[in-house]
Amino acid sequence: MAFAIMREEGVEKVTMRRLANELDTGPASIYVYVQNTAELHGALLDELLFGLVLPAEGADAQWRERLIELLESYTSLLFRYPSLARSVLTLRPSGANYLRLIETVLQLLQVGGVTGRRAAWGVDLLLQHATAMAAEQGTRSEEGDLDDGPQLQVMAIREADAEGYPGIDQVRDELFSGTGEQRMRWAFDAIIEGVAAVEPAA
Amino acid sequence: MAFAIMREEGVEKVTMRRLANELDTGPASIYVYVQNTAELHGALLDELLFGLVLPAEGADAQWRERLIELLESYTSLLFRYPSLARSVLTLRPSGANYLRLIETVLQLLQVGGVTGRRAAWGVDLLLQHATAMAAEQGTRSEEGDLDDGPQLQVMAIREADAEGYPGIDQVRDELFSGTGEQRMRWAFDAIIEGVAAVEPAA
DNA sequence: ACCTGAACACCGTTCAAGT
DNA sequence: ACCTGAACACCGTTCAAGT
Repeated sequence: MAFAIMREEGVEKVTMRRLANELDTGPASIYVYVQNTAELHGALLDELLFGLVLPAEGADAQWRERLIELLESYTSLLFRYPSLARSVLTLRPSGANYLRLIETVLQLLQVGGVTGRRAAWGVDLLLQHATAMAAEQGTRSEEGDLDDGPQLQVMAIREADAEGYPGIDQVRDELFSGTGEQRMRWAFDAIIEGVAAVEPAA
Repeated sequence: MAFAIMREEGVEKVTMRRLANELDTGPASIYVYVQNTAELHGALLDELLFGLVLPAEGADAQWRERLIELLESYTSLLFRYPSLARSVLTLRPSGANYLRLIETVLQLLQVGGVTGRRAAWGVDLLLQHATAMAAEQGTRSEEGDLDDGPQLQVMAIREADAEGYPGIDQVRDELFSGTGEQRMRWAFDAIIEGVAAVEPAA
């Protein structure tokens, strides 16, 4: 039921009240099954993750490519549900399918020689970045790109004068360069690089 | 007015209706000054950023330390207003003070020899991470840490069996190790490392 | 014991009408 | 021209009361 609404109208419509209505009862009844809205969203995420394609086995040398692909799949899955991404960001999901995702990321990191604390803290960082990107980017396309007028930030940056903002001036065009996909790929690549390279201080 | 509410009761209370009420008028009146809630939050962020302490000038060799400090200041400023952080994540702020923050981060990166596309895309990645962390971590302390019961995710990970989840098993304790501050520092360090090292594909 | 109607305390946004 | 009362269309959560 919840999934039908989610598919057809987006997660943002899966509210306690809406769900209750669909089930011909009052909102109080939903509270018999979940504690609060966060828990409801957690359940929806895990259902969605059931459809996440985990990377096929492959040569160990390609761990990094496979990891990036996995993170991209996860991100694009959340992209379709920006408001779910926004709740997931503050959720610490605990469902079986999310656990599987953590496990797979960890295994790929370990194959790549990233172990111990760097791997443990790295999973967190990578999954958090994926979620944040979906929460961020997703909303922008959800709302109309047209009626906002040309994005205010873009305008402000384009107009920042070279004397007051020399740093911006030097990379002005690069700030808006690349497709979303290129930037996403690079971001994952850079984070993985850093996670692999930087040993946390003891 | 808005800032008084923000200081005393949190940004989440600075709603169109609440603000209107405080000004002894109806909610419609606020729409004369801002287009929507997102714009209202954008204005609040910029006001807050006015108080952000930019790093003092220093030896070029310390650019990295100074960058991390700046990002930590920004994060802890947002930490105090988790729900603002959540809107900022989907906001692309455009206020003067936010522009100043972008400029400062860019300058520090450039001092460190990170230029062009890596610097441009790097600012985005670093500021987005700061915001996401505040949005994420902040909420957890906003709600009671006690009544949720012990965090569900922590429980699920502690109980993941070693056969089904060998990756998790190998770093089980590290997944929860470190203080928030240590993990934040490491995350910024790792991202900066990656941003500096990974050249985007042409 | 299990479920829920109805209420409480809110939201954002719009628009016709008033000054 | 500028502002706003009142309405529309919603929210999450609780609790007394019903089956």
